Amino acid sequence: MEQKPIPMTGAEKRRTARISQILDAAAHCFVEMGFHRAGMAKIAARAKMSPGHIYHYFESKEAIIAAIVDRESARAAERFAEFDAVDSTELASVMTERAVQSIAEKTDILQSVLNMEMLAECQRNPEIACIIHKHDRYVRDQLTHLIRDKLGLDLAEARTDMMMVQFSGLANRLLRNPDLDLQNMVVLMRQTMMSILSPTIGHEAK
Amino acid sequence: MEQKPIPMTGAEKRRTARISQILDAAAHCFVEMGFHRAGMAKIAARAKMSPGHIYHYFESKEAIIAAIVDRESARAAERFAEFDAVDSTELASVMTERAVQSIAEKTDILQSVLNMEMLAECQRNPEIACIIHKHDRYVRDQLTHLIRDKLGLDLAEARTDMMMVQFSGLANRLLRNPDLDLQNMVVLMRQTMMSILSPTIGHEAK
Amino acid sequence: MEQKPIPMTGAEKRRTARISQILDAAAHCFVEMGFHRAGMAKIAARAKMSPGHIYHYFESKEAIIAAIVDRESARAAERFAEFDAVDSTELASVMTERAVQSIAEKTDILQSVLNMEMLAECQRNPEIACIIHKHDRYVRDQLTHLIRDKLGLDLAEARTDMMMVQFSGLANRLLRNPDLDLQNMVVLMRQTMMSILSPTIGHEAK
Amino acid sequence: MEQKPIPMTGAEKRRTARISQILDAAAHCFVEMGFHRAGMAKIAARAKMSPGHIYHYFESKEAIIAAIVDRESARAAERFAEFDAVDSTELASVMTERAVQSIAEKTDILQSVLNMEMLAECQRNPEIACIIHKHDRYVRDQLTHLIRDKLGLDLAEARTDMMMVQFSGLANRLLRNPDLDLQNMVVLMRQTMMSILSPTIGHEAK
DNA sequence: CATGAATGAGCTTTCATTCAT
DNA sequence: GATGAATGAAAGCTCATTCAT
Repeated sequence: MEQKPIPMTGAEKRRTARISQILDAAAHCFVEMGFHRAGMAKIAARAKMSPGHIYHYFESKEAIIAAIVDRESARAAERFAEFDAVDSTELASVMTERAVQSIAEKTDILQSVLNMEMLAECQRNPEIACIIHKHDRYVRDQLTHLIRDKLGLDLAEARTDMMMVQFSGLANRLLRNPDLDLQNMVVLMRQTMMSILSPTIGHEAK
Repeated sequence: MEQKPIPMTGAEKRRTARISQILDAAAHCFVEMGFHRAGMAKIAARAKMSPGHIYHYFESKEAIIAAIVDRESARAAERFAEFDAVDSTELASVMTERAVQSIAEKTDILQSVLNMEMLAECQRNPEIACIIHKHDRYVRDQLTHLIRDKLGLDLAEARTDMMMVQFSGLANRLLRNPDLDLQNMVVLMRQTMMSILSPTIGHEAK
Repeated sequence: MEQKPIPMTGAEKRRTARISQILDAAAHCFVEMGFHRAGMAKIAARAKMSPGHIYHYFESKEAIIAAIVDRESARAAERFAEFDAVDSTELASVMTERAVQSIAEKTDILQSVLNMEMLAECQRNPEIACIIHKHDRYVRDQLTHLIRDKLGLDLAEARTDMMMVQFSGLANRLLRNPDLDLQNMVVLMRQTMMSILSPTIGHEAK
Repeated sequence: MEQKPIPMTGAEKRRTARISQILDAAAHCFVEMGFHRAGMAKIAARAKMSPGHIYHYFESKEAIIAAIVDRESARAAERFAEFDAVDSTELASVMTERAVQSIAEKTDILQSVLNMEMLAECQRNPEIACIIHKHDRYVRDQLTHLIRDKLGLDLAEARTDMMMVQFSGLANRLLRNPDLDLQNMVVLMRQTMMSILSPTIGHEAK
């Protein structure tokens, strides 16, 4: 998951650029029409390429979908990496800000749509499932490490998952309630994040 | 949203049964293949009907999708109605149980897939958006009423949305992490629910 | 082609009325959409009848088309019958007036559309051809009789056909040139009609 | 309406040839079955092409119909161009010969069927109407110019339309009366043409 | 007599993919 | 590498006709 800067030849660079072009076009089309309504012709047109040529880089449309799922998951995972550097007392706040911030922009609603497509596909296509689970495990491992080793908390895996419930739950909520009052949500979200990271769990409660 | 038992004629009963047949078949196919990959032919075959005959009951495939979205949203809303009868001191616990319980069954993962499809479509199709937002508003109104009038809490709308973040977030989480440890999650979830319903918010925190 | 007033029973009257209802609806739909795009369902709806019930009166859609062709041709033939009573010196004028008058109304443009459909179908369907030729022969016989016996002219068949060229040609012209100046056309048409009915033909000319 | 011989690339030639192939096939099928009964599958088969590929050249079946209407109308217009070179004293004779000649062949009956389809469609589809009216205006302009400037006659527009009444009227007549005696018709037609082009109109008459 | 549910073939159109150039 | 012509199966949908009620 880490980028080792192996130098590329010109041809390789060109190839990578081409692939990015295709994936960008595909992502756009998938958001706009869904995986299965977006035609190769439209993707090709957006990528400024002939439909036939796409098959020099991808074996099939399924392969493009898989590549998109991989790229988007990797990008999401990357965004979690920055929490590593955060001071432990501020983690809840930083995460809250991040969660709220990330849905405050229009771009992220589109991102959410792509995520919905990915998760739906994930239940049907084992290859997609594998990619998604892989990235999720990576993110969880990072976060769990943070929570267990840096914050010294128990139930680290469960707390991790619960943190992540907040992220995806918030994105989901915005889709269903477009009038969501983020102003007030942020207060509740911060309290919730802190509650999840509270050392005393299952002790005082009940 | 209430069921008034108006007696039906034989023809009406038959019609309603046929429509149910179609919607059941469609829901199944949509889960299995997605809205846009599920062909009318397959839906028809599952509904034990000729493809042409479906058009006696639905104007188009889009109309079937809309009907499915409406039906599923209504069913989800119904499930929230039972919280009305819950004693206020137990609300957090009941909701937690409900949230965890509802994702513990295989049926609900399929339900989640349908939800993903619906939310993706919601960003593309204004008619679908309208249906989803309508049902979400209804559920929120119920829950807000509960929180404000029965529990006497402020920030009722925000707390409502935050509660619902937990439900959809949890369902989402299970799709990404199929090994989710529900056992431990339930503890955290109950604490989170209680935290959201805690009278002191934004006061002690910070 | 003549109406002998045989008294009808109530049931027969009802039947005739039903058939008229269907033919009126069909004619309307055929004008609006063409023979092969007008669906039985639409015809049935316009005739305020169930689709199935139409088959009590007509064996097939083809039979309805044939009946329409028959009825419309018969009506057109009827309109020619009134020329019988016209004074021979006025025939050209009366026919001119009739020809121009008949296309001056909107109704007759629709009539023309139906005629176009009929003539196109006539080249494909022998049964339709038979009906059209039968009525045309009837009209020609009448007109030829008039020209030969009342006006005492030679070449009666050819003159008849030439007269009829004017009728259909004028209707055709209006479809292609909707700005047709009828005011001036009427002068030319009268002269043409008179020329066709002129006793000296092939004699002075050339 | 004039042909400028711009040289074509190989690809352009191929494209033009393909389009001709489709239009020829379509014209054949339209004559045989009518616009709306001729299926794309049959047109494709006749054009020796897959059904799907037709959509590389035409947006829809409607577009093919429009192209056919345009091509046939243009061809018909072209045929009128030759009258320009005719000596004014012979115009009536030449036109008569042309009118009679053009319907004497089987090809032109088929042409007539296509014309019927076109005129029927013209009343339903504004785009088709526009194409037909455009070509008709072009032909009329040519003929009016001839009659007014070369023959020096008044009422040029009306005479033009009246000439054209003869052409379409004759074609129409042959469809209704397949036993039409062309031998005798030609005499009457020549006299009629001359009558229409006679300098004294509305003067002696009446 | 009258309905409208039901069928299944056929309609126009789209689409992933291949391949000659 | 790059094109876009070409395919053929499948998509959503329509329609003439039948038949149980």
